[in-house]
Amino acid sequence: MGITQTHLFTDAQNELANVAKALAHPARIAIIQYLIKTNTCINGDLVQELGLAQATISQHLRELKEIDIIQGTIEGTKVNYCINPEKWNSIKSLFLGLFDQFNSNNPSTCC
Amino acid sequence: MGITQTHLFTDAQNELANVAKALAHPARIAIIQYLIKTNTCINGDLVQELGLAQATISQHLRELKEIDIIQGTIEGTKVNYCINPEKWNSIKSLFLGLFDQFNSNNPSTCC
DNA sequence: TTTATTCATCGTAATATTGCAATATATTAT
DNA sequence: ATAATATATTGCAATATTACGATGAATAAA
Repeated sequence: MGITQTHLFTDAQNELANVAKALAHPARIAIIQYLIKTNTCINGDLVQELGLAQATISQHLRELKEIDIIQGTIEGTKVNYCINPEKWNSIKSLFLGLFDQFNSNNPSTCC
Repeated sequence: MGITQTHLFTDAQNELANVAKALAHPARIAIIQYLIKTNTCINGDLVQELGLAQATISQHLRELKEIDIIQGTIEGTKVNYCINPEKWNSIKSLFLGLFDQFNSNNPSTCC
């Protein structure tokens, strides 16, 4: 085997896991934080900033783009990337939904 | 190659990515949600609930335990698992810190 | 038209993850 | 002591991820 059995889980569980997977690499966290700071940037900026190869950055950008966390607009030979605010908010809600299921005010219930 | 270049990133970025990685599988999301609902359970409960093999559940539990999201206390032949409230809150803060870096009230700044 | 710039994609190697059967370990019950 | 129960660990196969050089495609500048 070696393939995730997605059929065993709910759509919500698979979706949350997929978003978490997109955030599960420090380079992608760094890209997101850089985009938050600078508002927009190009692939080349990130190569400079992070010190990974151009192809590697491009690959990470594609993963973030695939689940719609970021979007890219072509401008000449460059591609301007930025965070998708709607998706960002929906992801935030997704995680808050998970976090708030747990009543942290009642720690005595732990085993 | 094929190994994450953690030295290129900050401790905070690596930590956030590691936590996200622990959440990046629907089985582990399901385990956490089941624990939130039932407060405590054993490996066998999760085998019944999720339909994965015992060895597979045990492996997922170990991953969650390794980053301290859950803890297990031995009781006879069984092990009672539960969520670690302190760690849960610190993880929640970690994600909120990321989400709140982005000013979602200003969507016009997107590319 | 040629050259430079920027980015995506392909191919490949190294490593990590997922899943499970088989086995080991540890405790409880008979 | 033996059997039953519950979980962890080992070993292995299938698949996925990470990283990067090389190449391709597309636009801009000379």
